[in-house]
Amino acid sequence: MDTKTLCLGALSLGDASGYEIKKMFEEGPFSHFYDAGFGSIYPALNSLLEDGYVTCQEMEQVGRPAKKVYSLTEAGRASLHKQLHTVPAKDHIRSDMATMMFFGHLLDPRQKDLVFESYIDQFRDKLRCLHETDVSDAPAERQFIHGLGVALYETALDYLEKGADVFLGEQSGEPEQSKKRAAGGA
Amino acid sequence: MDTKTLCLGALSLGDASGYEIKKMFEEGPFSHFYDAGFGSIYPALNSLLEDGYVTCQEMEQVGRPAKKVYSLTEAGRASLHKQLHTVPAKDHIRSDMATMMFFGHLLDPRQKDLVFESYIDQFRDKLRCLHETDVSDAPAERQFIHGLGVALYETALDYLEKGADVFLGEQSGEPEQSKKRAAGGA
DNA sequence: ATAACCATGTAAATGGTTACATGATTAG
DNA sequence: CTAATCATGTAACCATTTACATGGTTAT
Repeated sequence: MDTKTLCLGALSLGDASGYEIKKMFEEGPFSHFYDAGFGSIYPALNSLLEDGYVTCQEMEQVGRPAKKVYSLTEAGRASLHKQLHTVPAKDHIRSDMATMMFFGHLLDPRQKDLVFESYIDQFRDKLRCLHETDVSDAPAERQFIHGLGVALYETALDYLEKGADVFLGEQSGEPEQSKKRAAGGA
Repeated sequence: MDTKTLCLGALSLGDASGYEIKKMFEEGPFSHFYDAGFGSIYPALNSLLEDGYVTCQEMEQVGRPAKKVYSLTEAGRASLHKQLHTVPAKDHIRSDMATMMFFGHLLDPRQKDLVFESYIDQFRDKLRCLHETDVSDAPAERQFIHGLGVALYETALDYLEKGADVFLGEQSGEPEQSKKRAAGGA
């Protein structure tokens, strides 16, 4: 599934601008299973407009730039429906941090610590975003997928936090880093 | 991190052919945090050869096609080391199945069931691959990342299996599908 | 017979990221 | 004064996927 289809999906939740859709990918309801940046969202939206799958209304705002609010058309809704009924591809995952940690024995202590902290921070951030997303009014299916994201991130965070000493091997190098780790977060 | 760097990483575990590297991504030690197909691995290997980061030896085999076995050079090892000491990018995730399930209220019962089953199958497969990968001789860091994958997949599988009724909403439609679900797997 | 596995590769097409370009407002 | 947030967009570049091309062996 490409960014175009995902934009259609985002708009099925309500009218939105490209900027707002970006936030749905970054910290909203899609954040744990899809990502997209401006460079793919804006072109996708313009292409969708040409296809007749969305309409666009320019909204002037006081004290900030005008925004383009997109709405799904019937054709757009039909296209989304069609895409949702294809054979799903396998998940794609790419993690630099897991890769670096996999080769942890090749890392110097500073990098090892930095990567480990970044990974924890990432999961903490993602978990915070999911907790800030209100799903109480959403259909059961959407709540279910939200719950999966929460379960996954909680597992990852827990695993990393409890295994810090195993992974870092009780480095004596930089006591300041250890302090930061003990102090941070929840 | 691109496929070239990951190939360097794969070769740091021992000499291998493109075909063998593919299997490391698909069902081996990298399977839960990276993926790559033939179309990116073979060109990457040839590019690495031009760069002088790997050497190649053609090995004739009885009863099967000759294979090209690649080995890391010192320059390759240095390049890997350098890549491992950059600032890691955030994780990238793309899940068609989660997306479809997120829009589960728009799916007809057959598709809803199919996607759900596919998702469970995917996690079961991945978990099986991880269990079949022997890490007993690997460095602690590699074992740690392996354990994270296991923990994550177990959580996902458990969440899906226990929530089947919540997600599928006790459809009465196709009793055969329910039987399959109850019978399958571990 | 047929499918799956072994084994490598290329060319075209797709799709996404990065960098650039612009510019007002608000909070620190 | 600086950084962040709001807001949109394009062009060049990069990487990956897909489809094609080939061909022997082994298991069902």
